[in-house]
Amino acid sequence: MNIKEFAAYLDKLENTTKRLEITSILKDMISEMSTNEVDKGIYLSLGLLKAQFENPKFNIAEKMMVRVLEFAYKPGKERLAGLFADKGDLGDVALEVAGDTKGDGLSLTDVYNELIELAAIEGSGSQEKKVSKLSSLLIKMDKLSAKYVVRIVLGTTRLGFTELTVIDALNSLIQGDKLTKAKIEGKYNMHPDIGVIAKKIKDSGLKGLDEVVMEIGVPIEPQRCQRLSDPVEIIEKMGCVSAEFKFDGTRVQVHMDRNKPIKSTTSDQNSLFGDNEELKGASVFVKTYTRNLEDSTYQYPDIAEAAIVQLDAESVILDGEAVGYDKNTGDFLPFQEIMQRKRKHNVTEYALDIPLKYFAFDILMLNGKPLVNETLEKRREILSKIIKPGKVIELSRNFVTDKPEELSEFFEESKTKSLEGLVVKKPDAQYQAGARSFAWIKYKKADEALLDDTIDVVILGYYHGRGGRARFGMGGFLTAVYDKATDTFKTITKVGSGLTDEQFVSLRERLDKIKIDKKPAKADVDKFFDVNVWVAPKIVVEVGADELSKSANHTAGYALRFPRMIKIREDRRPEDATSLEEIKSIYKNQKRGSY
DNA sequence: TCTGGCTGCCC
DNA sequence: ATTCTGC
DNA sequence: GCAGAATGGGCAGCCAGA
Repeated sequence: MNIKEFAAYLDKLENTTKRLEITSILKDMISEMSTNEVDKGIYLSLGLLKAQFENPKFNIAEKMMVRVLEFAYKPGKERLAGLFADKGDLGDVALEVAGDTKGDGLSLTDVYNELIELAAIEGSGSQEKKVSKLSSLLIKMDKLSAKYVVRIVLGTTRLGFTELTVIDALNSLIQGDKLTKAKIEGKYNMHPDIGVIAKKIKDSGLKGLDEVVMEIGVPIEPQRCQRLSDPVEIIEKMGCVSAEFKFDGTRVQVHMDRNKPIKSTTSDQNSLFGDNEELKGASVFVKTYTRNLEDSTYQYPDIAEAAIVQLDAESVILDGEAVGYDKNTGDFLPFQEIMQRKRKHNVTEYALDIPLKYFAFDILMLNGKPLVNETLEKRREILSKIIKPGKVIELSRNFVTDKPEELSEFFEESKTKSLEGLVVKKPDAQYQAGARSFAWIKYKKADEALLDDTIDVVILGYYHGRGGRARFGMGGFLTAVYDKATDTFKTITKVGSGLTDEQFVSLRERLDKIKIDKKPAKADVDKFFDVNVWVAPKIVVEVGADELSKSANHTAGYALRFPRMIKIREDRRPEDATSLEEIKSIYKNQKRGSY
């Protein structure tokens, strides 16, 4: 398949929102691809080069892509900026400014190989090399192909489908039914590499999937939660439940195998364990993965070590949450500080300063045997038996009940510990990899009550939207609180969630009426938050959030975590917005959990 | 050698 | 992370 | 109700340029 034909399929996909139609187009596309290119084609259509857990990064986003388009087509920077503001998509901008080359000389595989090379460029001078390499690739193709290649590199194909719909298409390719679909989906969740799965199916149908199995070194799609805030409703939906504390940390899937050859990871593991000669020499395969299937081993030498020392097993896959704590007081640390562990250098020293606990809450494989089809109860029992006491890994405590009042009490206990709430599970359910179903429920406080006081903020300006929000001319807006002491508005958060399409349109109309040329005189804004359109500070908006955090970027010195608009406060003047003093006092009253 | 801009990825 | 929307 | 696509704060890493 050449790139032009490929782009034609993507264009068909873009022009419909109907799921059945998308599936059918995908099926045709897959059917027309050769076995050798089907994996590449599918990755590209999803804005990837490989499976998520081994996908190379381009390190090219908006700013770099604007440079690429300027270099390739020379439309002028102002025209580029104008088109981007208008269309909200650099692929669409490319379509507009590209010259028309015939472009049927490039195969899908040619382009794929070029992109692999592009992603591999790094080091001094790499930005210039990337700009020039991608430009020369783009000008070799027709403008529609260029449009989609731009989107692929940006990782935002905006075609209305992901891996799950591709699975549907593959199922339809083999004329399967619900059962076969469940089988493909199950395989995908145990081995989330859609390229491999497509290739096997194309090569030898459903039978080909027999070779696709759960294995150490391939992360499993983690099970996810739905959010609810009413204990009665939770019990009604689930009956008897097993509840656990929800820690404000990061999801970590641990893979450990004492017999798996380490291959190229040897040097990684040696540096991972620093001066620990005993572990350095140990030929034990250990890796950790994030919720989004990224390899995070380098962040967690302490978890890797504990997996070797504390787990009484030959091989194992665990699911759990890593939480940092203060080594002196035992208090859990804010998420911000835990994130400082997300580093490549000096992790070992950092781990001494900010130690962490790994609360294991599930076991997915033990000694080569998948356990995902056992009940949660059974899995927890097995898990409890293989964890030996130690500094890092602990079994996540649970509480079983079928009474809303008791669930509520346990929730209150989580609040006194200042945790995020509870994760509530069905004790008799299998591990539903990839599911966002109601099998696991995240029990958090109700939206408006998350902060003790509501926050009313003043709008200072807005940003042009991307993708589908381009048509509103606004994708989000910048807001501030009022500082009485200096009579200025100090920024506290951007808001881009909680508005309906209609609200976006009407709010933008209102904002355009009070548009001004430059930053309001009374506004104190870091250049980091430069808006596209400034407005007079007049409109007050009520914003919900989960908590306040310290901020180095927002001039208020604080920021909202997970902000969303609740409603416009027609009854408030800008000076009536929440004051900086109030923000400070709300922050002070927030508590931290302890270990 | 330091800093700021950009990027990717955690929540 | 939260939220909205088309199917 | 699912699947997808908008959007938030803020962390470290990388690279360019002062």
